[in-house]
Amino acid sequence: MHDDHSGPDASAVLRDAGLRVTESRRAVLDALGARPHSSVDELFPLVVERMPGASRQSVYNALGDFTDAGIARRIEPAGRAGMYELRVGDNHHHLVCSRCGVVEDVDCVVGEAPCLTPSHSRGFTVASAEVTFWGVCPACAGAPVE
Amino acid sequence: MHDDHSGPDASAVLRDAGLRVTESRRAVLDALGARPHSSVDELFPLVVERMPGASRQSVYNALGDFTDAGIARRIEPAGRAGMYELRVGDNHHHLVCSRCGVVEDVDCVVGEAPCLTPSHSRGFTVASAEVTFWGVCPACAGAPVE
DNA sequence: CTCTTCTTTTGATCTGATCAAAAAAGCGGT
DNA sequence: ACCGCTTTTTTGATCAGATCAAAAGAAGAG
Repeated sequence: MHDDHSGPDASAVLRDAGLRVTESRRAVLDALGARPHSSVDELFPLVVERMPGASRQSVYNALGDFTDAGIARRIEPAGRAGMYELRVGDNHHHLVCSRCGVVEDVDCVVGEAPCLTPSHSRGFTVASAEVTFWGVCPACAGAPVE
Repeated sequence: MHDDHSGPDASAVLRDAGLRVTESRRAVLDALGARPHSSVDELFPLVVERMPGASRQSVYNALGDFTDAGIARRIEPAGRAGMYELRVGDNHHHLVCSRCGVVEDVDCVVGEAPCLTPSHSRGFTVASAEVTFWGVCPACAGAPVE
């Protein structure tokens, strides 16, 4: 049939996360599964395509709820709108194209997970480390300078 | 003596950077020197104190010009307003308190400068790596949970 | 001192995001 | 299958941070 894991799958994910299963949330979850690293503006059209009456606010709501429930992660590269992804739990990082803004996952920097020694520094109790690599993606590197 | 390099010093920095020396820029530069990791909202009152007629826009202008000229660096922790600092050139990173927002510099993560192997990844030409540590500062750790 | 160029001011505008109240829908209990 | 409580969604206002643009003002080369 199709390989997007729509349908009952999304419902299960929501239920397991303790969230009520609504068509709106299922639509957002599926859209995000299909297009990781998307912003509200990118997701909204996909949601509307499937749910003509949907509001942009409902996408904000769903993404906020997903993040709070731990089934989505929000990233916010400097100067960019917030983006979301469903890959949570593994502490991966991101590679952002400074021209077109496309984002790719980077598994980890120096081999293993504790690549960035989140320990004590300057008296801070460090909880997490966020790494963003800035560069130029292959497509932009090949394209003429705008 | 004093360690804020106000006065003629700021003028020299501006001139050397190829920027016209104006009272507004000198005020912003001195304010930023006195309070690194400040946002426009934090810097503006300091600038106004010395230059009663100053506009907030002039602070945005100056900081943008400093950044373009390479004498300041802008950082933007997720969900925070943009902040500026005069330490440029050394690729240092930041430690941000997730409660109060205070920022501290972190010299480098894994010992030496190329701590984050900015090389090729997924076809990207990586230009820089930005690391943000999130944690709780000593002051907030000691304070009651709000 | 004059003239050109760059800055500053002023005020509008923009994006991304949040807040709040009323209407609508989910779902547990019966 | 229905009821009723609770959560969600919608709608529309509001906010923060930042940017844009035109007119007025200052810097500095000659």
